[in-house]
Amino acid sequence: MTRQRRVILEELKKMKSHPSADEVYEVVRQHLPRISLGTVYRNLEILSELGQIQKLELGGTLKRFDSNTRKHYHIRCINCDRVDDAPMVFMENIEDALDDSTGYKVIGHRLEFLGLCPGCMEKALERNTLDADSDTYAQKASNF
Amino acid sequence: MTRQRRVILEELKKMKSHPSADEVYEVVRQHLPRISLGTVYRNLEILSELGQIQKLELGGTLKRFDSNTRKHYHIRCINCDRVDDAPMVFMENIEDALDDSTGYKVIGHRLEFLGLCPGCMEKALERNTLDADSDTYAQKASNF
DNA sequence: CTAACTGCAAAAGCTTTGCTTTTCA
DNA sequence: TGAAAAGCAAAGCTTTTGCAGTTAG
Repeated sequence: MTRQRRVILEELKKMKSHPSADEVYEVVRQHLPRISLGTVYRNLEILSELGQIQKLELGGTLKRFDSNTRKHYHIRCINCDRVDDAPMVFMENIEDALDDSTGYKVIGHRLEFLGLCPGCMEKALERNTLDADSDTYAQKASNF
Repeated sequence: MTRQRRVILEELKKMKSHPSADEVYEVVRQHLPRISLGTVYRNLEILSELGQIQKLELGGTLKRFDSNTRKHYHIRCINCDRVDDAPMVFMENIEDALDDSTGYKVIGHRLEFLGLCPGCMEKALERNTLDADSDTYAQKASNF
């Protein structure tokens, strides 16, 4: 447990958002100005292997990290990419709903909700563009 | 509708797998040897905007494409990254289970099952390494 | 004819990796 | 002191983009 790893873990625990590696880097850098991005990536990977944090592979392009290690779902804004915890019970047994025909040994599942976050909703309403934008949103929403 | 776009759509419809852009490129190239990867990307994007195909953002690093435009779920092998359709009804109303406290305008959801595909199961059993591997799998499985 | 599209190549964005030096137990 | 890890920079992989030339309608 190096100083770097400790600070990364501490800072991640303080963050309620679900930061990308780069966002973690920016915060940690305020405490350890000489830390490198590679070190952040390596430690986030190691911490997730140790089960001390979760690596999230949501939609969108980049990986995110979560100091909450309990199984839970997320909701993501399709406009600004903000991610929050989804307030919903975790469905332990949803895999039972799968037909056996897959031939797979099922190990788990991932559920992500998509929507517009409060901030993006408000902005869209202010500009009176929600209707105009709705095609865009509908389009984005089709790719689940 | 250029020749390139038509062939991309035709070939994707023939593919039962859920190919990445590069895999589409390789197949289309057999018909149009001079097509470029950029054209494949551009057309896959356009076709998905037109609603003629689906762009899938599953876990893992790369985007995949699906000529099946109905809403449905997927199951992915955590060992080899193979993706199949998940034989399960689509839960139209699952968003109702979300607590209103999010403040989000919920537009949709995405559900992905993770597991070991038949081929990888078999290989693991042959090598009698399923137990040895299970830590690895459990680790991978924790990142949902 | 011209707006849309292609091929090509370069660039961009995120993540991983090789290597040398440093740190920690 | 030796194994693990850091810092730095380069490379890797997927995707996007700029541009000049081509094509479909």
